Amino acid sequence: MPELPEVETICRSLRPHLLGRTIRRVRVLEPRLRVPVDIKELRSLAGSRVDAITRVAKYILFNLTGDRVWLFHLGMSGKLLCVAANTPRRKHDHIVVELDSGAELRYHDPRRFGLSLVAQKSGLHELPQLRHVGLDPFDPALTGDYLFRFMRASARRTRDLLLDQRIVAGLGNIYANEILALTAIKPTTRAHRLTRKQAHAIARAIPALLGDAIRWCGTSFSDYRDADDKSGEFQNHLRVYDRDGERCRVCPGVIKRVAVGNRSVFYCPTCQK
DNA sequence: CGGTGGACCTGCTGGC
DNA sequence: TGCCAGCAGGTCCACC
Repeated sequence: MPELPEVETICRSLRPHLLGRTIRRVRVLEPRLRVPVDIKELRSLAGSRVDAITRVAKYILFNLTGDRVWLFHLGMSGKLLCVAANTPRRKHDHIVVELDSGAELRYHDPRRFGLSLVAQKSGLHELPQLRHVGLDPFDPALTGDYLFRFMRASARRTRDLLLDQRIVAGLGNIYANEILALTAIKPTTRAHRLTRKQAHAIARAIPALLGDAIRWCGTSFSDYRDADDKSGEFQNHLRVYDRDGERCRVCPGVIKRVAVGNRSVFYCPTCQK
């Protein structure tokens, strides 16, 4: 579900509820996530205080007192919701965190593709999940030259290269398609066919587009919500994603959808070559 | 080695 | 109305 703008929005909405709060109790109702949850380890977080909430790629990190970090990845359908303790539990609420404020944080995830684990702060970047993460989209080191080095060495379709978290960490299918619409590149063009100039255009488009998406609090189709259960608005500003059959926003063309791999690409056949 | 396709899950939608 | 196929924002792994 969530790509970087949604994860960033969720982090921002969590902070007012969690910063400075102490965890009273952690209850694991369903440990079978993508990686089985270590129930004992989560329970042992009782008594810890949340000192900071940060984001690495699409991972959400709670920095706790002591040397520990509580890490979440939301997969396709995960949500972190802050609710009053008397809010009825729902199906697929897998982890419940009781806070000293009286409120609760709940991890909800119908498809259970998400991840929740505890790490030592010092060993964070040795985690298998974080060891190979590429540049953050807002890192100034993300330049056209940086991208071009990967592109010229790869015969993959450009959309797939943008989804590779080892190169740029944070894009998913929506924003990969949108970036290619913004730069007038067809998503199925093989990466090594692109020019250095196009690589520079993509490098500029990535932070620009994601910045916009964050300002609109992310993209909500059906189920993405922030910690206050609020929807994003960026779905109203998408150029191509989920708009097949509709008019291109810049030319008279009609947006096309094609299954590539197991996921759809969307593009304007007139604008994107 | 790089690239592709399937697996992991549940829920929703659209076509018949 | 009901059923079933297909699809969904992510990641990982087996296979060629």
